[in-house]
Amino acid sequence: MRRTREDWTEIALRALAEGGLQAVAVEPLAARAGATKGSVYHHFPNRDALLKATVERWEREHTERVIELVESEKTPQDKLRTLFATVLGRQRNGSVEMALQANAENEVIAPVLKRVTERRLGYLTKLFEQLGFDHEHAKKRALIAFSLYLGQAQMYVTLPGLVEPVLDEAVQVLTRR
Amino acid sequence: MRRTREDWTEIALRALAEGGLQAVAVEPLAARAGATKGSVYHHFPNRDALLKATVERWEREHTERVIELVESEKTPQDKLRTLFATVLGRQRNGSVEMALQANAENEVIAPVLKRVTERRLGYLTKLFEQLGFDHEHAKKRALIAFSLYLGQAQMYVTLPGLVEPVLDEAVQVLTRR
DNA sequence: CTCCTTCCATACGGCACCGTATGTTGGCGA
DNA sequence: TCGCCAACATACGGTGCCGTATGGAAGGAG
Repeated sequence: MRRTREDWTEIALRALAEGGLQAVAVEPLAARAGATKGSVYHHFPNRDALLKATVERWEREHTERVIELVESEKTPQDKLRTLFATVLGRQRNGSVEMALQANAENEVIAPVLKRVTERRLGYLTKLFEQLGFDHEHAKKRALIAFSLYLGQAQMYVTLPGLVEPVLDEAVQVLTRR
Repeated sequence: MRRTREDWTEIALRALAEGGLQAVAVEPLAARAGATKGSVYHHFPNRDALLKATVERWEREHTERVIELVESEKTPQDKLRTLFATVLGRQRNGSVEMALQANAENEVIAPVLKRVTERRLGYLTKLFEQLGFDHEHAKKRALIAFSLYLGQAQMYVTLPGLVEPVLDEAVQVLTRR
């Protein structure tokens, strides 16, 4: 079977979601794909290059897309709620995110995470401005909201089943002036 | 130089803070201590046993102690603020915490993290009850507060310098009814 | 059909870490 | 002072992963 660069990043993305950064290893990936690492090393110079392509693909596919989805809601409150509800759905989406957060100091992952985070914070700030906050307060609320999201996502891992019932209360707390 | 079991967990704790879970490896640890792994394997049957002793030591030393410190404050608001300010100080304390959170699914770490989290959530719930919330709402607030803490701690890693100025606002938002 | 490039398999050496087996030492009890 | 045992050091084999070297197959261009 012939494989492309995108096939490998797709496989790596799945591995990243299921097994974390450690699972993005050339030989296990190849075995999983029914190939050998000869193929991987043909498309990528080394493991870091594969990882870089993988996380950058994730960045392209799962950052703007979420914002677009959220923007389909009408009120800022609904947008905020949809934002939380969406990204906290514990599919591949959130798993990849957590894998990246868990390895935030990795030199390949760090710049991607920085860009994505800043993009999100910018969007959240705009949302809170639409809710009537001045710029300074909106920025703080955005930071609080994003931190809350990160924490919730983390708790899905350690103590699942405790997060969902708190969603409405969280949005309420965040939007109150 | 003679070494005890506690010497090794001390060294492992430092390694955990500075290099994450990966750094808690027998041979590097021994080299770092100016010894060989013969010593480590004399005190522990294997790497997981060392890790277990290490995280359980952290659990003993850094869970109750924080609560005790926080309890020295007078008002629940001050307690909450001190709690955030303390645990978010990015010394060894927070680094170990993040290393554990980043490896929450590790079979040695998971149970410790679960116990610590439940203990903290319980304490936070009590705090919010003291603030006048009924039990159900206090539980939700506790969850929100703890998630916020986790997220803030994570952001110290990815985008430091953005967290501190938001502390007061966060406490304010959390305690408002 | 042939040639050439792309794609991949095989085989190899290397590194880092785990765990075991066994030798060595230094201090303490009798 | 002798012997013993805890506390190591040393040496070894094993595993999983990285990266390289090289040969072979498959498919389009001519």
